[in-house]
Amino acid sequence: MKNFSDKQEATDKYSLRGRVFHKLRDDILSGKYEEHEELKEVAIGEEMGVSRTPVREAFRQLELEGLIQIIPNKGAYVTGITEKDVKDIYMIRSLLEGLCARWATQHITEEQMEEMEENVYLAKFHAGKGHLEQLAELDNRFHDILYEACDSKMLEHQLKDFHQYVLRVRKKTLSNVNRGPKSNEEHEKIMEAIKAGDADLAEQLAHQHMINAYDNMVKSGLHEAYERKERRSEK
Amino acid sequence: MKNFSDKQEATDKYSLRGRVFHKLRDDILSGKYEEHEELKEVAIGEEMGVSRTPVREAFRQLELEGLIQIIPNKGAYVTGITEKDVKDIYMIRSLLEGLCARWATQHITEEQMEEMEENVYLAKFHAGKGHLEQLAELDNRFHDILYEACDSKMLEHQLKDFHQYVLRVRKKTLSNVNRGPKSNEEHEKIMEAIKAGDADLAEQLAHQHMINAYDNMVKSGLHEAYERKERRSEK
DNA sequence: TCCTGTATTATTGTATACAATCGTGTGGAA
DNA sequence: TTCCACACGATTGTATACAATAATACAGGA
Repeated sequence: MKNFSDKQEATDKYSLRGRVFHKLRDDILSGKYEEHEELKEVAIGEEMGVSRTPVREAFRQLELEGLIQIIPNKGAYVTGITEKDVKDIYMIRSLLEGLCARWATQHITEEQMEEMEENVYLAKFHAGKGHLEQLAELDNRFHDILYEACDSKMLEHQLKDFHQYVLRVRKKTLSNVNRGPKSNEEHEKIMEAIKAGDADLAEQLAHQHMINAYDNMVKSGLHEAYERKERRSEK
Repeated sequence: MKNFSDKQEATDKYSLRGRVFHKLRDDILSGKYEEHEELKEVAIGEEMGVSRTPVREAFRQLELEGLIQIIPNKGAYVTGITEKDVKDIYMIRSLLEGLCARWATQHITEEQMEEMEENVYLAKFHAGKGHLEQLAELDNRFHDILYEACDSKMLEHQLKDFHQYVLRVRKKTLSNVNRGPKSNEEHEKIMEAIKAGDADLAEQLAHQHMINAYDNMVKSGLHEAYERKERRSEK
């Protein structure tokens, strides 16, 4: 649970520790490091031109974010996500996204509603043009809007965490197969339900949206590809 | 989401940082510090006989655990839990505990089943004797067993976080009103459903169990008492 | 050959020194 | 009186030095 405080503070971009934290997270999420790869404090520090102190603090944060695992007096290792982890997360998310959509229906503001409509509209445009990268970006943003609109910092935080956690898997999924346009169609339906004030429907649609996303991912087989063979780490 | 790694590593008890982390967490959860109270690195360090370094690292962890909020270049402050936060958590938990019970039905081991039965049996005994403290302890343990039995480190982690997060509220609730025995009766029903292999029923019962716990807490008015008046912190 | 103990090295854990930042209070000018 | 500038102190941010721990390699003996 680690982590209900405002991300803005937790991930301050303007301190060395913040920079290290962000860079390492991006690197891990983008797959720069192998799973179970060891991260050495001095190496990271030298690479970024900082001392061990901010690196160590960033490590502590990354550990609680679940991206690395620290074994005392030994080292920090990039955590692996198993196939089952991904499945579990999507199951959990499907419930929570449903709840989120329900609450969003009750609490969404004018501005948020507008941004959501704009998002869907823009995504439709890019879908037509086949701009997969922008589509993925807008997809992420749609969910962020939804999280913010639910007006619960607890739920928002949980969902953002999960969302980010599966990003490395999801990014590939969206840009590789034809899920993008399909996903946006579902966004549109969710949006309409929220606009109509139908909380039950919004919940149901958001719930199903997650299940569809997972099913698509499994079908495409990409998360299997992601799940690399376990590298024996006992060297 | 900070924090999918194994709690065991994350909260290592045998390093100074680990000790600081545990002590601060216990102190915050037990209410030693006021909400929004500032925690100063040197003060905490002197109190525990350590330097600022392990204190700072513990702070980073506590921040991601949501127990404190760090404002860059300013300070670390104990986070407050609002009435709405507690409500939101219970809503979220009600969904996830349901899912957990479902999965536990499918994955629980012999030993876990036995411990669960023992737990319920023992709790029944203490309920008869009016041992509220032991009852609260067993109540916590029941849920931990359930979390472990679901065989999903993702879900287990989430639920343990939430569980801990509301502990300061829940502890009082259980020991002050007559929820203890009632709670255990519900545990027994959940246990029976799991034993019978009825995942749907287990999910439904666990879901309702959380809602009841929340309703009871609201009725007893204790979480309002917990919600102290906001102390103006702009000094 | 194989085991074992030890020395060496690499790495993490902690303490301390220094730098940067924020808040406060004081003093002077309008 | 009120406002602003500046200096001082307190606190956090970072770098570095030192301590403790773990991994490795090597030497010696069974």
